[in-house]
Amino acid sequence: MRTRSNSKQSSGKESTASAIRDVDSESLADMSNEAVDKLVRRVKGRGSSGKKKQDNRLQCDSAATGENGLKSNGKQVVDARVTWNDLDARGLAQDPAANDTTEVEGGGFQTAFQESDQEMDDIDWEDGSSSILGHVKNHPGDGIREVTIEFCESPDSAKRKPIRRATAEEKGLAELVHKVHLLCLLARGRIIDHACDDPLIQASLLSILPAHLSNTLGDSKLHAKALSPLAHWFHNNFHVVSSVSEKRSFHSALSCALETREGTLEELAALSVALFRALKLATRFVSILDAASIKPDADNYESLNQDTSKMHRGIFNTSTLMVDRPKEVSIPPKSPSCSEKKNVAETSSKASCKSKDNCSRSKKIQSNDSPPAVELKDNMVDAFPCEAQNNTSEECVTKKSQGSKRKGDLEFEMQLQMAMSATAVAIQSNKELDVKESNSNSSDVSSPFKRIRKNANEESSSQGISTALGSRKIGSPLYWAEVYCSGENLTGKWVHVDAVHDIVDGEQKVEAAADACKTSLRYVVAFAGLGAKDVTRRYCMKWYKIASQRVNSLWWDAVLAPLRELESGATGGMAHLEKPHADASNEHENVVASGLSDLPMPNELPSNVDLPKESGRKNDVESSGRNSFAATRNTIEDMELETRALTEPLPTNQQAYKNHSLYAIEKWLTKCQILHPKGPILGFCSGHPVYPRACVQTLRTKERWLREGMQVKAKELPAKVVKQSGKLKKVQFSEDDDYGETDSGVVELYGMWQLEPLQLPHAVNGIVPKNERGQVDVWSEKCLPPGTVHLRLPRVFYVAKRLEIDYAPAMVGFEFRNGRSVPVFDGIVVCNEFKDAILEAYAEEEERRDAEEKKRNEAQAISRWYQLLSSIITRQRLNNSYGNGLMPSNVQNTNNQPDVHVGSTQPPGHQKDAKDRKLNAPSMTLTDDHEHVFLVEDQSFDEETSTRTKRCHCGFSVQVEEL
DNA sequence: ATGACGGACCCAACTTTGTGGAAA
DNA sequence: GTTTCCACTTTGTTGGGTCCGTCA
Repeated sequence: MRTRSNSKQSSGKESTASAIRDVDSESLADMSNEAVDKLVRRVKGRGSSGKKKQDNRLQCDSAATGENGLKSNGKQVVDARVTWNDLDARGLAQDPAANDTTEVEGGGFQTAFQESDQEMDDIDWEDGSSSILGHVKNHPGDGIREVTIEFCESPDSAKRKPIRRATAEEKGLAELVHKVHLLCLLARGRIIDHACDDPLIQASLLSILPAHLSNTLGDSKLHAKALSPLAHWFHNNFHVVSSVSEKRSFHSALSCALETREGTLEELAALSVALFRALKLATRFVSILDAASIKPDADNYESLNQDTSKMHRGIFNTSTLMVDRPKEVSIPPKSPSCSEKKNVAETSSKASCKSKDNCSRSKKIQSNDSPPAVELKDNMVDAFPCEAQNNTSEECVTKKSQGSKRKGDLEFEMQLQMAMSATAVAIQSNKELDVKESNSNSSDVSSPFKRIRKNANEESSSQGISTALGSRKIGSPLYWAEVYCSGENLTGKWVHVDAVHDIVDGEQKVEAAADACKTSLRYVVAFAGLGAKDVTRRYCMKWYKIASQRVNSLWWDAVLAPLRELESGATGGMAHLEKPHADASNEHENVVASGLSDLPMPNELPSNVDLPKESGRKNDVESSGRNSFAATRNTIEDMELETRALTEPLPTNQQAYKNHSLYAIEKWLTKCQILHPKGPILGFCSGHPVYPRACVQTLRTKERWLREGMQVKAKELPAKVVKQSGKLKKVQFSEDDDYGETDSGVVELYGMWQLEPLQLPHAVNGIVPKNERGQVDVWSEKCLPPGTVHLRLPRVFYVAKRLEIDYAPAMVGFEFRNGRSVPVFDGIVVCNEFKDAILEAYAEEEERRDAEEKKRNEAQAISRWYQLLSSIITRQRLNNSYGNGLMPSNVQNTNNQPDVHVGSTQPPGHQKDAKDRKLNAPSMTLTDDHEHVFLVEDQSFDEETSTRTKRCHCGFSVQVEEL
């Protein structure tokens, strides 16, 4: 059947159909079959308008009978439905009074159906691949039989939906947005980094840090292991909450988070950085810059993922909503004390047990570190929330307070399972590491909850921040710290520390975790000292996956260049672990003295910090040593990142090799590429040998190499022979017909290794070697015959011609004009020895030419002035002679106001003067024999416009532009 | 879920070296 | 009769890159 794609109509039908859809399933199939058959017969009777129509009808027929036969429950999903009244004998004719809206529509439809044969032929019909299911309903009241066919968007139609691809403009816009977003995120990172350096926040953190923890960093060589207790403590004492809606500065948000011991992931990560910095560890704040996609369209999808809260809502809309979104989790504006908060939480039914726990715990923690037994329960509650970034925490925490504990627990387990299944891949990929991690997690777990807790812990350990609910970006690692551990490796290294999730040295897990949460590690940037450094290579092993999603590297490097300097300057002066500092106040001062003083932020130094001269001198000495160390540290890190870039693991899928920067397989080489030398084989992918990308050589034709100033060595065979394009072939064949050649239709390509520098014939005896067209193709300087020079001057060939010097026109390229490509000439090529003579002559010639042109212009101007004045005078005479009432009105006006202004520019003042003069001048009648007399004293000269105004006593004035 | 593969589309690169008629 | 100027028509093809859908 042919269905007309009329959305209005179909929607109307659908609404009707929905009203009458409660169908008796027993009779439905038969009745609908019958109805459809009748319709088909009627259409047949009227004569089909084409074979295609018939075919479709048959399809529809068979579909209706077949499908209905198979699915008799009346709930089938049909591709297309139309509702109309069966206007058979039992239909409209019998009971016109029963025509409800549906019937009217149906009638209309049918009328259109009957009357528009011609129209149907004319209109562009869409092939309905739909099957028809006739929903026939016997209305008990009216007895009208209706066949319901619904037009839904069939899979086929969806398939045929035209694919709209992004235009270049949209791509450009997307790239711009991407860049702006990146810049914003960089700025954000710097703000956070700056806040982490706040001495008060650092001092506050130190004040709540148990003394034994600050003492654990006493070794001169810091190891990653030493950071674990710190991370653990932080993890247990600070808790992730949903993002606060209130807008305030990050600095105050950080203070608030510190006070309430809970905050967003970003804030907590910043606090951890501040803590490490307070302990005088060289620390960076690391963030994934999850910028808008660089490609258009992707944003439609991305935008859903960008806003985690939105996304969260979307996800949980579909599942059982355990509680209302607890607003109290968001940090109150005036940062009330925990007790206040507790009250609020208790009084409002939306209380979060987490906040209670936090409060009680924080009280405990202030005196001592929490014992593991107490912690376990809390952790069980908060482990998942933390991992699920923001909102998930609320959901699982609040379910306790909801009272529906069982349901909530089930939900919790379900979510946990979802999360774990979503991250299963990552677990496998990091199995070894997980084993290590789980070994380190030696706490006993026996109860199911504890097991879950353990799993969650393992998950979080293995994934960074695991739970990817709904396979979205929830729970993705976004912020962490990097601490420089001088004791790691031989040279020291930057160690990944995610204190929020109690993960130390988990850089290899970040990618898996991000993968599991659908977050792309396009940009991982480390911030320190208001600077930034791209450390994506450290965390991203599958560079080929993100390479295309990153912005142009030149632009990115240019943006980061000044930030890198700041960063390297800052991180160089912060790692001095020789002397542990037990006293927090001392530490604060030391931090300020040794760390912040090196930062390029003079304003940041508190005014009350008075550095003793001695320590200042000591600092100078240290800083000189530090700078060299910093340089080394930076260099080492750069080398490490570079090494990672060069030792990327082989991708497992073929298509990754298409544009891989390091590896290639022969299959994905382009037409003009070849492997030379063909080896070494680095591995295999799906049976295809993998070669280094360095082996891929680009081939060109001889002519193309000539443009590069290279020529093919003698006796070199083409490295590759490819088919010529059809158009060229045609041209070639027509030429071949004349010459009888047969080996056309192919293009011979040569590689770089087959070339030598272009050796053109030398210029001899002042004669320029030319090509067959008597010219020199100057694609570049390399294409100039030795002993010649290219003079790119207009009209220089006249000079050469006049001096009878041999020259060749220099063809510099082609341009398309009038539908064909025409050569573009620019200057001439002459022998070196004539260069000076030609230039000299050219200068003279140009001078002469300029003078001539000036002379010509002046003569032309004088001539024009003469003509103009002559015509004015002639006109005036004519007016005087014949203008008595015979002239048109405008000419008469001219007579009455006989000041004629000549010249295009007349200053307003002049106009006014003339007007005044006109007004003041006595009305006079010009006599025929009056001749204007321009007295010298009546003349005025305007220097600005070089215009002289001559006036006759009769009022006539002439403006003359003086040359 | 993933990868291979093919089709469709966009876009950039490549191509490439006048001629006939009117007016002066 | 010769020289000069101007209009003609705004290429068209190919292949790489990318995206999407299908299939295994």
